[in-house]
Amino acid sequence: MLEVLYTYFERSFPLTEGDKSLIQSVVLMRSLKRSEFLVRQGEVARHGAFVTKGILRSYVIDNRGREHIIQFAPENWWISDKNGMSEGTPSSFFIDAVEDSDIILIDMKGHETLLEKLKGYAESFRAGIQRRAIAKDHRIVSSLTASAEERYVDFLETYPSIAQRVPQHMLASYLGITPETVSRIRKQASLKK
Amino acid sequence: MLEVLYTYFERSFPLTEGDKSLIQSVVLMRSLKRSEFLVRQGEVARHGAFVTKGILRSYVIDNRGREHIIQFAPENWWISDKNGMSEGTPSSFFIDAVEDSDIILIDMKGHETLLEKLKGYAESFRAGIQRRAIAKDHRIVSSLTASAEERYVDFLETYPSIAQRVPQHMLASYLGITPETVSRIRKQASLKK
DNA sequence: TTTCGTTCTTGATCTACATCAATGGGTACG
DNA sequence: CGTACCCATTGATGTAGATCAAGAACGAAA
Repeated sequence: MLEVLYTYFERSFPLTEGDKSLIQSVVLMRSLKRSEFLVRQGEVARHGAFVTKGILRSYVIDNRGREHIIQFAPENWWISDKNGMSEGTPSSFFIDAVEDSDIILIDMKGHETLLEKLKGYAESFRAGIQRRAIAKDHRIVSSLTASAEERYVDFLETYPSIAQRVPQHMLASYLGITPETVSRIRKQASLKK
Repeated sequence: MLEVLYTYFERSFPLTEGDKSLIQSVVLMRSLKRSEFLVRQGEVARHGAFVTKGILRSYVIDNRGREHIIQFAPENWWISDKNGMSEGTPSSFFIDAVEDSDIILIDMKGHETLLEKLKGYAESFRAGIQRRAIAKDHRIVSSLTASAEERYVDFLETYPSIAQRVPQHMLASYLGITPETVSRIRKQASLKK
C-alpha cells in the first residue's frame, strides 16, 4: 500500500530510501468496508487520509436532515477532516467509504515532521492546497450559475472515473440536485446521440 | 498605512521593530480609485494584496458575459490572484476596487522571505488558508441547497459590514441571484418587522 | 436648472427544477 | 425460491426565482 503513496510523492519530487523510512514512521494504514466511517460527527481526529484503493466521501448533514457531499476521494487523493466545515456550523461532518477502501493516515504531528524533514513535501503540499482552492472557486461559481445539466456534464468531464464508480444519488447530492433530475438529464443526453 | 498591517499581524503574533523593517522591505503600497483594476485578465501578477482602506472584489466573467463575484475584501482582508480560477478555465479573472482603497502588495518572493524569517507568519498564514477553505465549503453547500433568502440572510449575518457598503447588484452577483430578487427579499424582510 | 448614469423597485410572465407518487429492476438474505 | 430493500426511472404537478419591461430615486456634472 505504501508504494502507492511513494509513487504519488515521486510525481512531485524524488524520494530516497531514507525518505521512505521517514514516511513510513509517521503514517498508519487502515482498511474500510463499504459505508464504514472514518470520521463520525464529533470525533474530530485531525488527520489526513490518503486513499490507495477505493473511494471515500466527506459530507455534511444540514439542519433539515439532508446529506450534502463535499468531496469524493478516489485513489491518489487526500481527504481530511481539517477542511470541511467542522467549525461553528450546526451541521455534522462525516467521512465514510463509498467502496471497500485502503487508506493511509497521517496526523498533524506527522505532517509537521514531513514539512520539516522531507525536502519537496512542503512545496508539493502548498501546490495541492492551491489547486484545491481553485477547484472550490470553480465549483462555487458553477453552483451559483450553471444549470443542473451543465454541472452534470462538467462533472463527467472533470472527474470521469469518479462519475462511473459512484451511485447516482451521491452524484446528485454532490451536484446539489435531486436523483430524479440526474436520471432525466441522462435520459435526454442518451437521446441526443 | 503600514500600521494597519502591523496591527493585523500582532493579533496573531508579536512584532519587533526589526520585524517591521523586514515587512516594510518586502511590500509595496498603492492606492486605487473606485472601479480601478488591480488585476486585469491576463496580467497575472502573482501577488497578494492586503486592504488597509476601502473594499476590493475579485470576480470572473463567464462565457455568457456574466460577472460572478468570488470574494469581497474590506479592510484587514487579503485578496490574491493566486487563488481565483486563473487556471485552465475559459473565463477571465479580475480584481478591482469597489470604493477608493489603499492596499499593501506583497509578491511571491516577499511572501517566501516572511515565511522563512518572520516567526509566527507561517503559522498565521496556514491558519488563514484553512479558515478560507472552511468558508468556501460553507459557501458551496449553501449555494447548492439554501434558498435565495437564506443565503441573503446568511450573508448579512456573516458579513454585516460588507453588506452595508457594497451595491446591491454586487451582493446579488456574489450570492448568485438577480438584483430584482434581492430587492424583493429586502422588501419582504422589512414587511415582516 | 437640466441631463445623464447608476442603483433600486415593482409588476407580469416563463421555466427549470423540486416534490410527490408509482413502478420496475437488481441484489442480498431469510 | 420468494421477500425485502435499495436504487433508478417516469409521470404529474407546484413553485422559486429568472427574465423582460418599465419606471423612480439619487447624485454628479455642467
